[in-house]
Amino acid sequence: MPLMPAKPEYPHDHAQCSSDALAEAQRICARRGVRLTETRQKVLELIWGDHAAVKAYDLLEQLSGPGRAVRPPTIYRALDFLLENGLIHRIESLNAYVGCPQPGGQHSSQFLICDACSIVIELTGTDVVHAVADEAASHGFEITRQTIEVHGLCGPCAARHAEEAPVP
Amino acid sequence: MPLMPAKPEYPHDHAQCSSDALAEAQRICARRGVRLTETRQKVLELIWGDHAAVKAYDLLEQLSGPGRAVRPPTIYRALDFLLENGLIHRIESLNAYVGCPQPGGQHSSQFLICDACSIVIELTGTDVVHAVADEAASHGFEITRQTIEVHGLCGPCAARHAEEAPVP
DNA sequence: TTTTGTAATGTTATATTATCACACTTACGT
DNA sequence: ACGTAAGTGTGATAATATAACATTACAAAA
Ligand SMILES: [Zn+2]
Ligand SMILES: [Zn+2]
Ligand SMILES: [Zn+2]
Ligand SMILES: [Zn+2]
Repeated sequence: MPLMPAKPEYPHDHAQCSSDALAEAQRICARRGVRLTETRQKVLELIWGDHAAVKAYDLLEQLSGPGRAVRPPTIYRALDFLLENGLIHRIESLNAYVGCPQPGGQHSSQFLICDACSIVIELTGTDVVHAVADEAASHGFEITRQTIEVHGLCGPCAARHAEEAPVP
Repeated sequence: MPLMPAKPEYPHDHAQCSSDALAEAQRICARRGVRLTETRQKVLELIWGDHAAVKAYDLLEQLSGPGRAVRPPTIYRALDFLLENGLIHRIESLNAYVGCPQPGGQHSSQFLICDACSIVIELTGTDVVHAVADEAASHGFEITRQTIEVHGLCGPCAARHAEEAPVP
């Protein structure tokens, strides 16, 4: 049976979660002297719609309206801005974008990605980063950027699957 | 100064390296009862042209000739076959494909990618994998697939850069 | 306040990466 | 030889992303 698509299950006050992220983004932009313009803020809000990664062209549709046809460069510029300022991450294995829950801080870029409900969980532990750094060092390699994307089933989805296909 | 593009520096007998990979691919396909057809083998050879990741449309050009216009599905089918049988890997952060030096064996999918010379080094260590597994387990996450792509400068390129921009 | 330079956005077109659908051919067991 | 499944050819199109250039909005300087 293929994975059943579902909405990310992540019991929390997401309205709060989202508005915190927006407020933090405003603080960070103010501190850095960069402008969180209306388009940029709108894109960030849409990305924070839930904890799944969002595709650029979905943002395009959502941002376009009856009287307003938004074009790709608008979206990609906003995404570039948000990426440069550490407010979002790009998930390479999905060609999609997700909000960063710790903007301004460390950006180790490690993600757990549920292929059933699409939730993206950003990890903050240092063990993986250290292991990678050690491996790289042993090859004389100087790291500038890491992409660690782990696909599978999140806790709730794994449980649901075990339930639907029990091993007797 | 931006990165100076260069050819991967990796002193070894690549003709041997490449032909070993091809021979191993043939063994694996025979053992698995799948067919390494001419197109598939040609694509694999092109991918093994060096140790950089190759783009699908570059393969398309290389495979096309005066009298032969190869279309995208041809390439993507061959790539799909090679991916399914563990003979190549896809580098998500580059939208490109690279030969697997240990086909048939473990596929932890950890890569060091030099942004100067484009060489892709596949890691085989287990420390990173274990660290990732631990992190995932602590979130109740069931892993199906990992993407670990580390960008930076390989040893030779890092040395060259240090030389060109010395710190006095 | 007006000027003026830069950042941001709008607009058109195009590049890059990938898949679909359907016809046709080839390989292979019977 | 025949039937079937796998593989390939072909044309169209989807999905993702950028280039190039015109226009507008903003804010600091004059
Ligand atoms: Zn939330
Ligand atoms: Zn899930
Ligand atoms: Zn080699
Ligand atoms: Zn290099």
